[in-house]
Amino acid sequence: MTTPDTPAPADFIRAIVAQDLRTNKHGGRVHTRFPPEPNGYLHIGHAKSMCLNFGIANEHEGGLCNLRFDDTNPSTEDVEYVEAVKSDVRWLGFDWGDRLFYASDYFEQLYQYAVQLIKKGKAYVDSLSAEEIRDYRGTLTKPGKESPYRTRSVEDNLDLFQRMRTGEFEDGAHVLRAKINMASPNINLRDPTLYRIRRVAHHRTGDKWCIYPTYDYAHPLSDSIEGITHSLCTLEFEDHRPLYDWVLDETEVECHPQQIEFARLNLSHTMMSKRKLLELVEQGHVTGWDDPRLPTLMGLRRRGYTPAAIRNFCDHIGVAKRDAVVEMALLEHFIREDLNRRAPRVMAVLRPLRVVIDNYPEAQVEKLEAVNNPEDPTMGTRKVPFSRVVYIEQEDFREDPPSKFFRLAPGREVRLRYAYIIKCVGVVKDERTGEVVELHCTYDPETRSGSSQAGRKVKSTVHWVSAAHALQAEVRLYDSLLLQANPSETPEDQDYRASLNPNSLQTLTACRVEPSLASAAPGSRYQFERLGYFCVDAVDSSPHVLVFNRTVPLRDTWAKIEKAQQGR
RNA sequence: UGGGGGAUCGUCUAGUGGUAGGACUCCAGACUCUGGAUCUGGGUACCUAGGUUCGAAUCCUAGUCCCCCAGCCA
Repeated sequence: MTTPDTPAPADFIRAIVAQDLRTNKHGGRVHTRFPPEPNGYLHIGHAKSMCLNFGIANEHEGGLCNLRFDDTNPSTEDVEYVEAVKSDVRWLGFDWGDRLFYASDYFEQLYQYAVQLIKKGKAYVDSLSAEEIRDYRGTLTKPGKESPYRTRSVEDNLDLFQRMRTGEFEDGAHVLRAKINMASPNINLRDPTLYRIRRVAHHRTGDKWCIYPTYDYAHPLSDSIEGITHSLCTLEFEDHRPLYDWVLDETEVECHPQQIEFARLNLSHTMMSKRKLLELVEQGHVTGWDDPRLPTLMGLRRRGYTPAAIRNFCDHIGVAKRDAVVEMALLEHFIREDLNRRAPRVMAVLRPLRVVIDNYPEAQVEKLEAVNNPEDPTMGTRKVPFSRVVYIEQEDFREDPPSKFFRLAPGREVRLRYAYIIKCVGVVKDERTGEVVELHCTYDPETRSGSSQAGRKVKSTVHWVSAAHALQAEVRLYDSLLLQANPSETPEDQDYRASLNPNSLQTLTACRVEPSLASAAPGSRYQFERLGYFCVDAVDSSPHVLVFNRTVPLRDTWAKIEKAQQGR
C-alpha cells in the first residue's frame, strides 16, 4: 500500500474512528451497524444514518456494517416493515452482506445476561404498577424513591424473573429493573426497566417469549454480541450513554462498543417524525407511505429521486452535534445534478396552447432530429415528428409581454426547439372569456435546425409537441408539504395541519408528450425540456394513461425575474 | 430553578493560538437552439461581555439563547 496522504477526517465521528484506529482501540477493526426498528418506513433521516454507518465501514479496509432490526417491542412491529426496510436499504445502494441480524436473535442470551445481573444484585424484579413506578421516579429536579421491592433477595428475583418468562403473570404485573441509583440526576439511571411482560406474539419469535427487553438493555448487548466498535445514534440518546456503558460494564462482556451521538437530519418544508408522518398517511393528507410528497425513501423513489442523489446529499450535509435544518434546496441541487447528467431530454407540454402554422403544408410531417442529452453525446439522438399544428406551453405566449419576456407574443418570433423559427401572426380568443385558445403563426422554411440558414438568432427557444402525434398524459406537480421552512415551528397539536401546503399536489390531466414516450418504463426518468425532471409513476402509469411525477423543476430564471418585477 | 448537549455567512459545514474556507441559496455578468447546464465575478458569519496573548472562532471568567430527558417506546 502506498502512503496515504491522510485527508482530514470529514467529521468528528470519522475523526474518532481514525483516532481509535491509530491507538488500536478495537484491534484495528471498524464495525458499525444500522439498527432500524421495524415499526415504520425509512425516511431520508435514516438515509443519513445509513450513509454514515455503511460509509464509515466502507472507508476502511475490512470495515463492516451490519443491518440489525431492533425488534424488541412486538406490539408495534411487523414483518411488513422489515421487508420494506430491507428493500429500501438495498435500493439506496447498501449491502449488509450476510450480516442481517435481529435483536430478537439474542433474546436467549439477553435473558441469561439478565440472570447474571440478578445474581450480582444488579437487577431486581419490581412489582410496582407502571403508575407507581412513575411516581417513584421523582422529577427532573427531585430525586426518586426506591421501590419497596428493590431489596428482594436474589433467590426471589431469580424465581420471579423465571416465572415472568414462563408466562405466569399478566402484562404489567412485574418488571425487571436495573439496580443503579434512584437519586441520580440522570433520570435514565434511576433503576431503568430492563424487561417488561408483553403477552403478544413477536413477528419472529412467535409465542416463545412473553417478556421482552427494552432498548436500553438490548441495544448495548446486541452491539456487543455483534462486535460493533462504534455505535452511532442520534443526540437524544446522549444521556442514555451512561446506561449503555453500565449494562456492558456490569455484564462483563468482552466487547464494549463506543456510543457516539450525532444530530439527526431535519429538512426544511417537511416533517421527519414517524408520528406525524403516520398521521398524514392515516388521515389521508397524502395517499400513502410512498406519496411522492413525503420524505420517506419510498416517497422519494416514487418522486423520481435517485439513490445516488440521496447519497450525495447525505455525504454533503455533514455530521455534527448541533441541531440543524437543512434546506430542501440542497436536496434539490443534488437530484438536479444527477439527473442533468443522466436523464434523457424529451419534449412535453403541460398546459397546451394550440398553434397552427398557416404556411406549413397541410399533410406534411417531418421527422426532426433531437439530441437526447446535450450533457452526454453517447446518449444519441432521436426523431421527433413535426407538423402543421403543434402545441406549445400556454406560459410561453403573452399577448402583452412584459419587459424581459423573450417568448412568443403577437408579431414576435421564437424558435421551436429542433424545428423552425415561427412568427405569431394571429391570436384566437374565446369570445366569452377572452382566453387565448389558439395562435396562428408562420414559419420560416430556411431556419430548420441544422440547415445552413439555421443560424439566425431569436431571443428564445420554446418546446412543443406535434398535435397529431402527441400522447396524452397526466402530470403531477409537487410542491413542499409544509408552508414554513422550519418543521419545528409547526404546532404540535392537531392544528399542525394548518401549516400543510394546500397546493402540495397539482394534477394536470391535459398534458401532451412526444410520442417517443409511448414505451417509457415505469419509474424511468426524463427531463422535460425547459420544465424539469419527471418520472413515470410506477404505481398509476400505464400504456393507456401515462402518468408522470415531477421530481424537481429546472431552475427558472424567468420566474425569478417576473417575481422581482411584481415585487416592484 | 436537576442532568446532558449545542451556539461560525440566509442554510449546512470546516477551522482546535497565526489571513475565517467550502457547498447550497442569493446577486451581477458571459455563453446558450433548454431563461437548463456551464463559466466568471460578488455579497453576507465567529451568541454577548470581560480577560490572557504580539496575535483568540479556538484558551480563561461571567452571562445569554436553543435542543434533549421524568415510556413497561426507540
